[in-house]
Amino acid sequence: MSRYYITTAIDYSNGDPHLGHAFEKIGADVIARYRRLRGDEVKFVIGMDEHSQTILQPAAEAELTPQAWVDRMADLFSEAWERLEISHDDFIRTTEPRHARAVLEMVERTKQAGYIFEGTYEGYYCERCESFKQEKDLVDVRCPEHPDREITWTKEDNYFFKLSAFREPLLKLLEERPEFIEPEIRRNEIRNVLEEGLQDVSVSRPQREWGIPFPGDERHAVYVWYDALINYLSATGFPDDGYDEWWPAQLHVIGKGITRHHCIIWPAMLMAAGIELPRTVWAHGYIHWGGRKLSKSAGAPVTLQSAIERYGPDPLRYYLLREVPWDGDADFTWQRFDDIYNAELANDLGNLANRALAMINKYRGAEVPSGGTTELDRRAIEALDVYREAMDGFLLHKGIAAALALAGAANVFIEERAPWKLAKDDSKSAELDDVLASLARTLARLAVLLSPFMPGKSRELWQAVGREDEVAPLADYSALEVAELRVDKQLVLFPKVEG
RNA sequence: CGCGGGGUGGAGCAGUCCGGUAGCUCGUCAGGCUCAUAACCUGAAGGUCGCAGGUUCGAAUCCUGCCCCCGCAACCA
Repeated sequence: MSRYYITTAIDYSNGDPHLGHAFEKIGADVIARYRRLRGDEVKFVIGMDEHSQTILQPAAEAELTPQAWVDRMADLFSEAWERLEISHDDFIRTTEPRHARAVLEMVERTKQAGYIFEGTYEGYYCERCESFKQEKDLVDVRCPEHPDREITWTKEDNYFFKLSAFREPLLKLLEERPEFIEPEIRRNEIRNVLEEGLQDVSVSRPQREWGIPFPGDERHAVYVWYDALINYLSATGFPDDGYDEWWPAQLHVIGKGITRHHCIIWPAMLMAAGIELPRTVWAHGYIHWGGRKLSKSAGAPVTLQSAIERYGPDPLRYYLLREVPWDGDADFTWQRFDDIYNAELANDLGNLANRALAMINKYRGAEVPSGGTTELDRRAIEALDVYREAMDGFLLHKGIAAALALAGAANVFIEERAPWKLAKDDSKSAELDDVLASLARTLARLAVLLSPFMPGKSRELWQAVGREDEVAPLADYSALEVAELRVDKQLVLFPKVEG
């Protein structure tokens, strides 16, 4: 049994959870559940990034303290994840003491290694972006994101992290361990950035209002991005002994928009502090609405709430990972959601379960007969190989496709063997047993393959074939047996919705 | 000349690296079956593969130029 530590990006506390946040959590959850299914010991961590200055204003408007505001946001996100059956083992928040401890330790170690120095930063500073802007990025000496605001020439004392020292080591890292950044397209982007060169970055802000006090200089707070990245480490108990039971992480799941932080700054921070690097950073794509990103545009037309309520959490999980390749982008549309739900879940899968169980009920009194293996069993074994290869490579949509192809094969199998004809001929009784037993095993196997994607529905299917235990691990898949169990007489997994 | 991704039947995609009668899913139409959630199975129609040149016996695939869409350009999942 091996250990598998997987994280997602921690979410900003300044807006409601939307489909994009959900996509990332669901994808990571599928991987976490898949690893458990493989028999790994898994630690799956998600959480909140709470030290952004941007929360001060909405907090004040709501007449809440910053802490009360982020508490409320954390509740909001937690509720959404519970609703979606995200199976995280920990929920890290950057306002927790255990996190501050880890951040202080990181700063200390980096200082001692000589990679933090004091300096002065001068430039145009946009208060809304909370960042300095390069002159070439300004439009008429205004921030392109916030043209209504004055942008001011600011000079401030800061502590800097010597990022520029890590250009060569990072290039070497990509050379020696290409799997550090997946998929390949993101790795190439980062290599480009590295080849262009790196600038040192500031790790403190001259304010004390909100954030972790900078060690050794209480006039400053730790810059929020430096603070945030360390969450992956603090969730392991760092710097206490034993944190390396989980560290280094096997997988950081992030959105493609923050690859620079996770693939350049984060490994550089770890190198500077003399800490091992995570094995892989996976940068997933984005969900679009009408061809555009849905995060920034004010009031995205589809809310997470409405998407969950459409058919419940499992169909949403299925649809998102089926439709949006985990290494690319795709549109969310109600039309596609409805089409996929009806065609694949209700018709192919739900109806397969329904008809198979109905025949076991009708011809064998609702008890799964004992029966030999058939071509469908062989097909199921082949499907496992395809499934594993896809899932091991994080190509989740291909994992779903492998399971769905098995359901399709089962439907064809029924058509070819025509159990209703066998049932009318007593001399074909043994063949009918084989067919029904094979179908029941296939349903159970489908429950296994689909359990990372649709935990609730898979459990229902598993129980419908008479199993009362937990859905079996992958190791039991090939030899799976359900003979002599009593099945549900009527199962409608995915009811058709009038529309 | 900033960097990158993409343009394939009505819709969504695969195929492009390693040229050889254009494939999948949905939708549409026809037939079959009756165990089933008007479901399932089989078959058919439908594409000058963004445009224009070039290489080749042969190009969606290689080369050149152009057009259009979309991201990124230090804090957006």
